[in-house]
Amino acid sequence: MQLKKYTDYGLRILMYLGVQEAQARKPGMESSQQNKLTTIRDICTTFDLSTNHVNKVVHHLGRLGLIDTRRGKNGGFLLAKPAAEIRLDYVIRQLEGDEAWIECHNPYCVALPACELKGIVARGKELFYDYLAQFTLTDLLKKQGQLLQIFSTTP
Amino acid sequence: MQLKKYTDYGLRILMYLGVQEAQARKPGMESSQQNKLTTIRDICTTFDLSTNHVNKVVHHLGRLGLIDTRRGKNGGFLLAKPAAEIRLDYVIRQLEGDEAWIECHNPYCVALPACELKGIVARGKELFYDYLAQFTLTDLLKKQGQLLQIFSTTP
DNA sequence: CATAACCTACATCCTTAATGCATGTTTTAT
DNA sequence: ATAAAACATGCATTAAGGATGTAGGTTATG
Repeated sequence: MQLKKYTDYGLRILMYLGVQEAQARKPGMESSQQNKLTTIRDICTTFDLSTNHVNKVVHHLGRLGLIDTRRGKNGGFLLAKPAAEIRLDYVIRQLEGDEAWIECHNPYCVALPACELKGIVARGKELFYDYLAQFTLTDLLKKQGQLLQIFSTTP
Repeated sequence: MQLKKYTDYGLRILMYLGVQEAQARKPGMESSQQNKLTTIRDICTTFDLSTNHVNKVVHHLGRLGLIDTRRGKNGGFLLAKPAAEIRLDYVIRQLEGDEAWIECHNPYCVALPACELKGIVARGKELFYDYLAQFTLTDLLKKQGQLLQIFSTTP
C-alpha cells in the first residue's frame, strides 16, 4: 500500500518545473537565461535518478498535457499550464493508474455477490482523492526559496 | 496502490467467522453442532485459497486478539469479540502494515526538507482510515443470509 | 499414543515495479 | 548538409516483495 516511485518521480519533476518557472518570472531574469528549458538530464542530476525511468515519466506527463516537451537541440520541457491549475488528485490518479484498491477477482471471491467491503473501500479511495483535489502544484511550492536553493546547489 | 491479498484474506476470514457465529446463535442451533470451531481447512475449501497463506493470516489475526485459536484435535478458531467491536480501520491497518504511502528515502529525495507533499499524502491516508473507522465487521454482514448460503453450499 | 489441529521457520516461485540498453526521430547550431 | 542534442519508443533485464510451498514442531483430545 504505497504510491509507486514512478508517481513520486512525476511529482518531483513537476515541483522542479514549478520552481524554475517562478524563478524565470523574477524581475531581471526574463532574458538572462534565454528561457532555457529543463531537460531530463537536469532532473536526473538533481534528484540522482535513472535517466531511463525519468525518460518515461516525462513522456507520460507530456501525454497527459501537464508539460510541453520539445525535441531537438536545446529541447526540453516546461509546465504546460499554471501551477495553480495542476491538481494533485489528477496527477496521482493518472500516474498511479486508477484501479480498485481491493481485488475481488484473481482469485475470484465467492462472497462477491454479497460483499459489502468493496463498496466501502472504493468510497474510502474516493475520499482520499477528493482530499487531494483541494491541492495544486502551487501548494507544493510553498517553500519555494528553499527548494530553489536545494535545486541550484545540486550539481 | 492496492491492498495486499493477505489483508483481503484476513477480512474474508472474519466475515466467515461472523456468519458462523450468527448462525450458531439462532434458536435451535445452540447444541446441534456442538459449537464446532472453524478450521483453516474450512476457510481454504470455501474460498479456494492456499492452506499455507491462510495459515499465516489466521495466526496474525490471533496475535492481534481478533480471534481465539485453539490447537489440537477439534481445534480451530472463532471471533474473540462481538463483530460490532471489530473496526475495519484497525483490521486493515494492522494486516496491511502502517507504512507511509509515499517514500521519501530509498532513494533519498533532496527536496525532503522543503517538501509539502509527504504531509498532504499522510493526511489523505488518515482520512481514508478515518472513514474506515466508521465501519465494523457487522457492516460487512448485512447480507448475512446470502453469505450463509454461499458459504454452506461451497463444498 | 495416535491423530487433528495450529505454530514456526525457512525456501521457492511469481508478479511487477524498477532499471538498463539500443535505436529512432526531431530540431537546432554550425 | 551535417553533427549534436534532446525527446520517443520498444524490448530486455534486474530487484523486491508478495504469494506459495515444504517440513517439521507443539498442543490438545479421544
